[in-house]
Amino acid sequence: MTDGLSATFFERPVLDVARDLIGCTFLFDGVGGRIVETEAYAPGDPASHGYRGQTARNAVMFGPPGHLYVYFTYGMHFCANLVCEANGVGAAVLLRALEPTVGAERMAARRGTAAPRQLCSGPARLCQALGIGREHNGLPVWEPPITVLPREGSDPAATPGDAAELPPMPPEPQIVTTARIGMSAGDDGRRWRFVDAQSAFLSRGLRDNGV
DNA sequence: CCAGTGATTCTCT
DNA sequence: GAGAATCACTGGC
Repeated sequence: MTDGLSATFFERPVLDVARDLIGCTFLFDGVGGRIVETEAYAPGDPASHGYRGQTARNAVMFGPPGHLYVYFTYGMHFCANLVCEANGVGAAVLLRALEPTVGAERMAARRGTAAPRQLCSGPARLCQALGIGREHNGLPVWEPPITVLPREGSDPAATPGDAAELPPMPPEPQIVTTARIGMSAGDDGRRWRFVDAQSAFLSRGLRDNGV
């Protein structure tokens, strides 16, 4: 099996992990792509599900790093997060968008559209496209059906055939930070959304940026 | 712009 | 325990 990311990658400050995940590859049951958009939810962050302490719903967030935290919202959508920081700390990175590289046909079937930017661009779309649901809450990301590959060794299965051709993807993502999406109250100036500015697969375009 | 949809959590009895 | 408010979204007007 290919070397994927392990617990030590996730047992770090959640902002660092959210940034470093951009350009990595996330696969679920052999379907997925390159991570182009994430959001960090930190300890002490009023927008985080963990802000008011551990509950049955958010328990996985407080568990060991490197596990999948899946939650159900708005009566119809699932969203997937990767748990970060030490065991006992409530922190996670929301996966907001992938650039599809593997299994686009299966994604299209589940999503009901073949438009590439409608497959994985958005946290609930991503879960629907990859078939992620409540039953996957708490799974470790280094065991099947999940694979998270580091940025350098981008997915070998994505480009069958000649490796001599020039890769269509840029080698390094151009990472830009923005405010997070969908915060009902103000977000206190946090810029905890991380995107690859060169990607055409973001859930929404770039607005404010900079540091 | 706004409605759908239902689990979860908060705020009282 | 019951009732209400909220919700890290999406698709269709």
